[in-house]
Amino acid sequence: MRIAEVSEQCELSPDTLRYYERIGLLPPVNRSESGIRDYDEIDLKRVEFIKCMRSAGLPIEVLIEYVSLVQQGDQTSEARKEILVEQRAQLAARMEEMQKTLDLLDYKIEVYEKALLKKEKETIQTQEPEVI
Amino acid sequence: MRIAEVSEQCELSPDTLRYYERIGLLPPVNRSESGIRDYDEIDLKRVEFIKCMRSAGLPIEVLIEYVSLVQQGDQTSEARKEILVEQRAQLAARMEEMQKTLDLLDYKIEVYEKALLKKEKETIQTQEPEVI
DNA sequence: CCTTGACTTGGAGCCAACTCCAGGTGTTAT
DNA sequence: ATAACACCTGGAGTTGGCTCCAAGTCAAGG
Repeated sequence: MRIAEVSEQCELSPDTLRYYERIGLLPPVNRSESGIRDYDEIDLKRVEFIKCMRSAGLPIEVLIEYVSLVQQGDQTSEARKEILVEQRAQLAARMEEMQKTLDLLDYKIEVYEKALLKKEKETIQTQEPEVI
Repeated sequence: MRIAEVSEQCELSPDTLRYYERIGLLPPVNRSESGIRDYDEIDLKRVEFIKCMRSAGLPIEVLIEYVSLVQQGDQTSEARKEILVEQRAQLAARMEEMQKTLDLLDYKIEVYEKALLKKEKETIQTQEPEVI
C-alpha cells in the first residue's frame, strides 16, 4: 500500500507519515525496488496505534521510546508496561482537569441562558408600551 | 497583590502572567506609582478562569475574543455564549477521543500484565511477537 | 519520446504558547 | 549608602509537532 492510500485511510498527511518514520516513531517501512514506500498490515496497525496515542496528546518522545522498546524484543515488556501505566495516569489526570473545565463551561452557559431569557422578557415588557 | 504572589498562588509564571496581559488575554492590571502591577480580586478571578480554560486546551485566540467581548459589555452576551457553547462541544469531542485512548491503554496494560505473570510462572515464553 | 503525476530527500519554515534575556528602575534591609 | 533583590520592558529564543518546498527519480499513458 502506497503512502497516498495510507494517508487517506488513516487521515494523516503523507508528510506526517514520512516525518513519523524519519524520527523513529514508525520503524522503517519496506520499499519497492525504486524506493517507494509499501506499507503492509503491520505498518497500518502501528500507524493507527500512534494516531490514537497522539490524538490523546501523548508526547512523541515517549512514543518513540515505547516503539524502540518494542523493537528491542520481549525482554523490554516490563519497561514498556511502565511507560503505558505512567502515560495512562497522566492522561486520566488531564481528563479530570478537562472535566472540571467542562463543568465550568456548562455552568457559565446556563448562566448566560438565564440572563438572555430574562433580557428577552424585559425587552418585551419595555417594548409593549411602545408598540401599543 | 504583586506578580510573584499571584504567580505562586495561581501556579503560572510571572512571565506567563505578563504575557497574557500583553496579548490582551488579561485586561490591563492596575499599577503602583512606580509601575508595579497590583492584582486585585477581580484580576485573580480572571487569571483563574483563564488558567482553567487553558488547562483544558482552549486556544488563546478564542479566549482573547471572549475576554474582549466581556469588556464590551452586556450586549455581547449572546456572542459570548456562542463561543462557550462551541468550545464546550470541541472539549467534549476531545474528551471522547481521549477516553478511547484510555480504554486502549487499559487493554494493553492488562495484556502486558498477563504476559508478565505468565512469563514469571513459566520461565518459558512462547509469546507471539507483538507488532506494537 | 515526452509529459504527467506520484513518489523521494534534506532542509527550511511555521504556529502556538510560552520562556528567557539584557538593560533598566524601584524598594528594602543592613 | 550600598548591596541585594523584585520588578519593569521590548524583543529574541525555544519547544513540539508538524508542513512546505525544491530538486530529483521513476512508471505509465498518449
